[in-house]
Amino acid sequence: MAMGRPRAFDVDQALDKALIVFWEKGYEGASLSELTAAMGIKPPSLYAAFGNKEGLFRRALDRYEEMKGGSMDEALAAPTAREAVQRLLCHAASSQCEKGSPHGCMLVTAGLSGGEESSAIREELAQRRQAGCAKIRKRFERAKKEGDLPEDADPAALARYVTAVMNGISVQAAGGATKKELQQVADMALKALPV
Amino acid sequence: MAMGRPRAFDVDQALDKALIVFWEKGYEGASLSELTAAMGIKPPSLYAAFGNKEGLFRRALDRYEEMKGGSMDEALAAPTAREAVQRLLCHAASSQCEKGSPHGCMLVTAGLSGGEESSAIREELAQRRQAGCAKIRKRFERAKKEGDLPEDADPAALARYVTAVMNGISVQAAGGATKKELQQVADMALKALPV
DNA sequence: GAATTTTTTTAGTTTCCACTACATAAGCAT
DNA sequence: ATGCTTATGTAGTGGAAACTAAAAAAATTC
Repeated sequence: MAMGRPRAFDVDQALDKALIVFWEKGYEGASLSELTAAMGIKPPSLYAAFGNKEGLFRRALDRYEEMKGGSMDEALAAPTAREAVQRLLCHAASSQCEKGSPHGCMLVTAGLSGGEESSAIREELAQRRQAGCAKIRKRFERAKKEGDLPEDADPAALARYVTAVMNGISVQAAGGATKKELQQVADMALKALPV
Repeated sequence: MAMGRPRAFDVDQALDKALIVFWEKGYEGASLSELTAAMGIKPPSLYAAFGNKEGLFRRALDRYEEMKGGSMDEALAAPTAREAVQRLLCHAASSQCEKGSPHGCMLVTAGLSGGEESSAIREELAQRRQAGCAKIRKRFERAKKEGDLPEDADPAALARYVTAVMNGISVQAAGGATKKELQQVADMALKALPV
């Protein structure tokens, strides 16, 4: 069988470029001409490889979580729940306002509102934020079993609280807050834990 | 002098309609045809009255804060800082996921990211969020003077923390969280206060 | 009633959007 | 080399975006 002309660009490399644009401008704010320009390819190549804008965005999201998910697992692997949360929040505070990459978590900034035609994307983002929250909840459940948290602690409520603080940090980072300011938020937030 | 044909629609009423659309879809996500349809007017009337989409949005924002600012001042008027924060967070949790109006605070959801042409709007939103934070900080400063907060408390850091939690509540509300869940976040957040 | 001023209506404008038809190019198998 | 298959570049598609020119309509003042 004939194999066809090989692809002239690297898919992952192109996704990384697209990711930056989506992260910076959001799903609706990123135009196809910006995307193709950043990726160094023409529209037909993009559509052949990713289907459409929505498909490209989902692939970029996968790439984003591949990149960021690791450090979350790492933080949650801390010996105690308190230390896990501390690492989580500190990492959020510092990573979300770094020079060289857009500020704020992409799962928050890329699509909180928009037209009807992008509602599926907002659903997807909300679902992925929820998945992050569930991971934290599981860590609290484990902590409870290990006696690391009091008997009356509510893992789900704790996880939602931590998630809310992280989401809030994203909003403030997107609005131009400094790393020091976000660090203070993280420190304050820690004091609410029942340990 | 001749007075000209009188306006056939009520400006404030039209602004309220536009506000709902902007709140629901965000600045970029709200199209002029949706806006004019909701307002019950034609584009030329809109442009004559508000200049352009950006001007309309700013006026709608004013209207939004006129509406929401009152309950914030009311919450901050509570006798103690702790009670003020409690009212603030509880009100956020309940008001931001009410049936009949879009979920989440408009200052957060209407524009966290987008194209270059709407950067002024994002600046404006960030500035107004900042103004809210400053109001809270002032309340903490007063509390410190009144001995309501310990000597070593940092009003600015506390205010940023409370603001972050409120912003986080907005993100979760926009993502479909229930009132009960947000209430739990508010309760948790309160425990971080040094009183 | 005529002149003046401002709003409204109609019917567009330009520009950019996501997306694609089509011809060409580049690899493989025979 | 000749097919065969898939990717690429050129050049566009229809449609929706924000916005507006021009005429008709509704009020005032003289």
